[in-house]
Amino acid sequence: MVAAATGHPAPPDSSAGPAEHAHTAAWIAGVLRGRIAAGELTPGSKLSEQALSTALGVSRNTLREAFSTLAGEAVVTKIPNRGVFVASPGAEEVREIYRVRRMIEPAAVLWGEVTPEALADLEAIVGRARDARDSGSVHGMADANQALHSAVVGLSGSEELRTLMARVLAEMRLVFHAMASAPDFHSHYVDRNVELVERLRAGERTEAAAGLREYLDAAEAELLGHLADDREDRPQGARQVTRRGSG
Amino acid sequence: MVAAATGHPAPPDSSAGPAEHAHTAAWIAGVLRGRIAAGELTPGSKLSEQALSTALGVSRNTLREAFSTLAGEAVVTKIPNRGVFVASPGAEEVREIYRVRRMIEPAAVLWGEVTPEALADLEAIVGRARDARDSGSVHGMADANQALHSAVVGLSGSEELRTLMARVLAEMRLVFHAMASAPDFHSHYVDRNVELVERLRAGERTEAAAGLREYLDAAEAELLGHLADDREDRPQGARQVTRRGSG
DNA sequence: TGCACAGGATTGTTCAACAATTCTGTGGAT
DNA sequence: ATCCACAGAATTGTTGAACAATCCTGTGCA
Repeated sequence: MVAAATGHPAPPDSSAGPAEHAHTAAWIAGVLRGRIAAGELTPGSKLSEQALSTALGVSRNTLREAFSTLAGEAVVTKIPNRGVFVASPGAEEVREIYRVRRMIEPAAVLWGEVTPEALADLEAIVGRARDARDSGSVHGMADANQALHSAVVGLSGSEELRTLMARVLAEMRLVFHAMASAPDFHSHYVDRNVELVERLRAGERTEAAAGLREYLDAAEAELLGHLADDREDRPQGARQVTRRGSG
Repeated sequence: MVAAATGHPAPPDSSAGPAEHAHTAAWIAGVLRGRIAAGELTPGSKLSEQALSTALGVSRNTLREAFSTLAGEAVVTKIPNRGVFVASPGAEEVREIYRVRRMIEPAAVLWGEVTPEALADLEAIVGRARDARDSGSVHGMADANQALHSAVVGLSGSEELRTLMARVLAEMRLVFHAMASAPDFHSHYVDRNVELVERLRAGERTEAAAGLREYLDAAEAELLGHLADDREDRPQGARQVTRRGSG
């Protein structure tokens, strides 16, 4: 299937807000970001300017502005004279993701401000993760896991680091979307996350950071393994979905 | 002076490269980035679409694409229906800068890969910093300082963190450009940097990270102090250079 | 001095056009 | 049958003009 989705969302001038002007490009960027995150636009698929602009009801110029924004977020890859494609992270990108996470997450654990409210948030999240595991909800575990690690980085108090972490987690989601089968990746790590939060509550920051780094090492290794398996299963063409016919 | 500079650089189709097409927007973004970094475009000044597009010899649409990119990098601030302005970081932005630096720099020191080559690089840089101080070159000290801290983050091995650090250092440059007087900010810290590298060579990572965090605390405090002084000197209008006439 | 208001300037967005490049499919040569 | 050249189609890159929406400016009036 070609990337340009069919159902176009509400046109820019639908509601009666005071300043509906001057938001189209950002709005388009948000729509595309959302569809990519939701997996509707699969990694590697091409985003045709003409198809998308007519489908979304905006001009090519405005769409291009949105593309510039998304390319800056690495949500989308721009190849000159070829077009833009949904980012399709592979093994190297996964390694980079974990290089980043192995720095900023333990740093936030070690040096962040662990307020009682933050601690309560973290505990609520690991609770949700446990519930999700007990009810067998892979989606719920994935969500809780992302929320937990996002909250961990939030301990740093830095908006910029949170943004970076959000980008990295979005890229993680793309990695999962690009994999053929979605193996039960998260259930192994629920207990590790519980342990992390317990150590934080106990004030054992050094141990919490060390454990977190071990966890990240293990998760990276497992993910790379899954990725290699997946690559074996479908020998070619999985990462460059350019053709238009049946998938 | 209005923001649209006069001398337009070489037009897109000047050299005889194979693919001179498909680079205008990125090229424009680079030009603007450079002029802002060089201080030619002062913080707070407005970047008029019409003036800039004619001065640079590109269309408004292409210029807007470049603006989207730069806004994503926080080099430029986009206010709907008002225009885009060179970012003008104040006290809050400085605090955020140091929140980021206090996380990623010590993290790289603690957990990065300190190869002999990286160590040699760091020592070469502190050497340059010392030379600059001895010869009284404020510019040289500033350059060496930025190079050092960029290299420290480079220990993490992560391209993304390097990019983030580059952005943060670019914002630091804007802070200095926004200040009326450029006090001798760096000379105090040359010895601290020397100490940092020595500890790294000795393998005392924990101490190196702790010292680095102290250094960042001190630098932040001093910078915020200078910023407050500066604000006292010129009570108003310094951060919103919108008018066009004489400055 | 303070405020409404008209006019001009600027941004936001679209459209149509053209140049440059890539993609596609056809035909010929080996 | 495979490979290569090549023309035509499709797509991207970029421009210019146009118009709507919003902001800014200066004027006149209370």
